[in-house]
Amino acid sequence: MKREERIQHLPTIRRMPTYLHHLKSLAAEGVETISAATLAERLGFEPIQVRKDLALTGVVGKPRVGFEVMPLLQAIIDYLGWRDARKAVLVGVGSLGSAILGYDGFEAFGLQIVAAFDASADLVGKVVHGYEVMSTQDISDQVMEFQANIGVVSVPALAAQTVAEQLIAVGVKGIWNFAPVSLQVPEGVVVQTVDLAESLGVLSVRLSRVMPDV
Amino acid sequence: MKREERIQHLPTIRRMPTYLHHLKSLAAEGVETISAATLAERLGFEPIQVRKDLALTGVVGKPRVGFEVMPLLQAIIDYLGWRDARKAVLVGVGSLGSAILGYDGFEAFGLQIVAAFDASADLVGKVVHGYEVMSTQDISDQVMEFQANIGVVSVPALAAQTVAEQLIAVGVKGIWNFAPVSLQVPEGVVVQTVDLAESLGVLSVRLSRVMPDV
DNA sequence: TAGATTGTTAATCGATTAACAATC
DNA sequence: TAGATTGTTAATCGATTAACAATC
Repeated sequence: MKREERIQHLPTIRRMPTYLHHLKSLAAEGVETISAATLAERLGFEPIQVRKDLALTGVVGKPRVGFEVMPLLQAIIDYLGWRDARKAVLVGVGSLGSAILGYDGFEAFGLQIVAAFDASADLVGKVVHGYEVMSTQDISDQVMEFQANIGVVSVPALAAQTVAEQLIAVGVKGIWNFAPVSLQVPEGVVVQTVDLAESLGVLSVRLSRVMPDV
Repeated sequence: MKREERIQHLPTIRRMPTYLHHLKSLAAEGVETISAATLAERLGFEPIQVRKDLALTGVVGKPRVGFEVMPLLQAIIDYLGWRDARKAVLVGVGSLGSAILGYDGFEAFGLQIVAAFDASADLVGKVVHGYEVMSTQDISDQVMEFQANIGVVSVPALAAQTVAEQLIAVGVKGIWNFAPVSLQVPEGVVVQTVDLAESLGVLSVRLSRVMPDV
């Protein structure tokens, strides 16, 4: 298997949405500038880390003043590639898929879900959170029509690899995977898995440090 | 704010559930031993990384043979603290909460959801995926009764902090947070947030390296 | 035995943190 | 101006990778 290309600044990328979130609150409050130190304190980071992270956006602050909230906010959106939401199709309208369709905040995170599919004849034709569920057989047409380049996979584990292959075959370049499997994809396709087991593992280990008795 | 204690070997902890998953497959196939090299190839890791990771479990392999699957599998379960599932209560039976309740594989990941709560009078009393939804007002009694020490928070962002405080007040030590907010908690309480924005940020940046044109 | 695979010790790499000169 | 906050350069730290002796 070809080694995955190592991605630079991954920890920083992970923190960016947090900065963005806080900056949006500040903007909503009408705050115009903020120092790295203040931002750090609010988010529980180190000031120097905030300065280093923000430096990657290319925005420069003013000594004694800090950073202008709006330009910084915009720069982070650009850094993350969230200015224009990418079109995505969702496959698997079970309870999880339905929950994803029901969350309408993804456009702010660069994701616009344009269509939803399911293999179950019972679901096809039903409307879920405003999306008319289509048959997985129609994926090809719809992906082409919408020029979608992301696939959200919320099918059961056993079906995920097949669904991923279907999506890739019609040109999807990124897969946001909620199925608890590691998908095998060709080079040039990116898989990002939301791994609940990983999250629970970290929670569990951290918890055993806090309460070693249990 | 008190600085979060730095957790050692976090990358390894994150990979452990992946090893575990694969070892379970192997065990199911009746495979008795596996070498670090083979495991690495299957998972897309480096062999030396696998050896280093597995060393942390305390299990030792045999030269020319590899590791015994079953003891290794058990050692990882122990390492993650997943041998005895911790009791958890879930708050917020919206579409996401309902999806979580519907997934019955969490016990294998150290989490046993024993009760579900919602603030909505419409939901209280209904049965969702086998759980009778209780009023959030009853959280205290139930947490005490079940001796739950984890709270799963799947309420809207605005309610999450309040719910977290309620849970902590009745003795919950770990919070698995699905709300898109950073929860403020006292020392001695662990929050693990499933941050979809973070995941989308990483997907987006990786994607823009693969398809820079869009 | 021969040699494949381990665990250990050392080297490299990247991220975090520290120190401080530059600057508004 | 004085001094708070920036960005840069260097030091530290931890994770990954490499090299290789130990061993079954």
